[in-house]
Amino acid sequence: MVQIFDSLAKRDVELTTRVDGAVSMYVCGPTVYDVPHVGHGRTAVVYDVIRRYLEWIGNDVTFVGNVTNVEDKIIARAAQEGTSERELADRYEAVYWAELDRLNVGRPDAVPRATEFVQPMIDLIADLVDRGRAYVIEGEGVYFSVESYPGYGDLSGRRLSDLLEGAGARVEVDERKRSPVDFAVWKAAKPGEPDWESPWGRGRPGWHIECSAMSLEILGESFDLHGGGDDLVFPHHENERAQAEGAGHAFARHWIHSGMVMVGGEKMAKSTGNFTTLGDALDQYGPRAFRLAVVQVHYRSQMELTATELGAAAEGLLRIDNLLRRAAREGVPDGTPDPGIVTGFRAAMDHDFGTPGAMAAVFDAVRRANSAMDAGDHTAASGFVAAVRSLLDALGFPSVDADAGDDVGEIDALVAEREAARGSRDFARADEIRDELAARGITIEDSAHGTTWHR
RNA sequence: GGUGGCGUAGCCGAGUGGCUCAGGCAAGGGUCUGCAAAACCCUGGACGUGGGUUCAAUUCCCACCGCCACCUCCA
Repeated sequence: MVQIFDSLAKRDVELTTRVDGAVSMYVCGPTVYDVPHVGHGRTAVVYDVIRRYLEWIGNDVTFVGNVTNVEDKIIARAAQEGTSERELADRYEAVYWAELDRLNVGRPDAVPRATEFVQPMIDLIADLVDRGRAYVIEGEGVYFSVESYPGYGDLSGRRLSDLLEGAGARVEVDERKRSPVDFAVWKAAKPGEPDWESPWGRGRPGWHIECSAMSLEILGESFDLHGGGDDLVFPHHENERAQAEGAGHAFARHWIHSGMVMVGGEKMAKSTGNFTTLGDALDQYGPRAFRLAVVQVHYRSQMELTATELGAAAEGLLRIDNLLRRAAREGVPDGTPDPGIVTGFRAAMDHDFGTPGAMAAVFDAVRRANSAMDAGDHTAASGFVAAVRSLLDALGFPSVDADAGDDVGEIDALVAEREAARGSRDFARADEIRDELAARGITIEDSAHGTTWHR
């Protein structure tokens, strides 16, 4: 039984699904107008781990991750670059998936794009208008009437009275809106912007309608789990839910939200410029260290994800990799994952995807595997090594890359030469070779079972 | 101003009303090794401040201080 912290219930609840043994989930993806930064990477890893774990414990998971490809910033950026919105969005979406591939984030089962679902959005808007929950302002578009939907504010914990107080003070309000908090579901066409035909004239969808329409279209009524970054709770998810339920649909059963990446105590954001691109972080520390850094923090917490954290994660990862190399070198047989370790792992994960505790179980297995090998007990070691392999796989860590490269043969030859020198107790020559390799970033490890190296 | 959250050892970061306990990184001391590296063992140090509840609080309650997020597009 998996307990999750449900953002709507605002407490831990049992994850109940529409169909036993199956989980349908929808996670809000990025607006593709620029390259992804490490915050996008964190969110992607978080939901990848959740998806994999739900599958690992035997569920059939349908994972939908959308991409927003029509939006103000895309339009602005395309105009600036003198290209089409379509070309710009396609280009940055390709970068996004390429980086996630490096991270070993599984591709969603479906990737709906806003421009491909305009008709379902129009249908949904028409339902809202029919039910009196949305209304037309000539020349402007169609607006959702917040006060017509009683549940408004439940997800984000906001009261309508507070919202009304805040609105209007901030930006000038169109006098034709029934309430200052009403928001556009359909925006009338403007010159130079992409638009579509609709019952309310040409225009484009409003900010939040795409996710309401696409999630219902693909996953259907009352799908199980809706996720995203916690900066989307308001207004995006609140509005998304209001539109879907306002049109008479049963919407997501559970909501989960992941924490933001911070830089020096401030949220990482494109607008503040305090971001590191995901590509740079992966180039420097590697995708596995990135994944480790992410899972060592609970998904709902804010986290720093800079050189300090990534560097520490890279060191921790090395400890794991050293074990796996050692087990291979010493010929530890395949075994069944140690039940005690697996139980600890599952207990941590079952409680709101407690990946830090899950990693503690993995590191415990690492220590015990090494201890068993130190004692020469390969049978005992095999269960712990198997647990490490199995649990890392469950968390989406790709297996250790073999030390590849053009110079492998040359390095092997040097290592062999050093072995020979050591054999004849010519330690000066042996150390010379080791220094030479160290200068090339290669670490030598001697053991009773021979010498190995890694980069 | 409104709403929500956080403050744990050098750093990152879980967790719990009392039991030797997270875990990772770093530091110190050992074992092993030709020397290293790796590994294992040991060590130190924690729960923002002030009250309260309790036999017992880091854990519950209150106040205060500090920090953050959302309230506008945002993973």
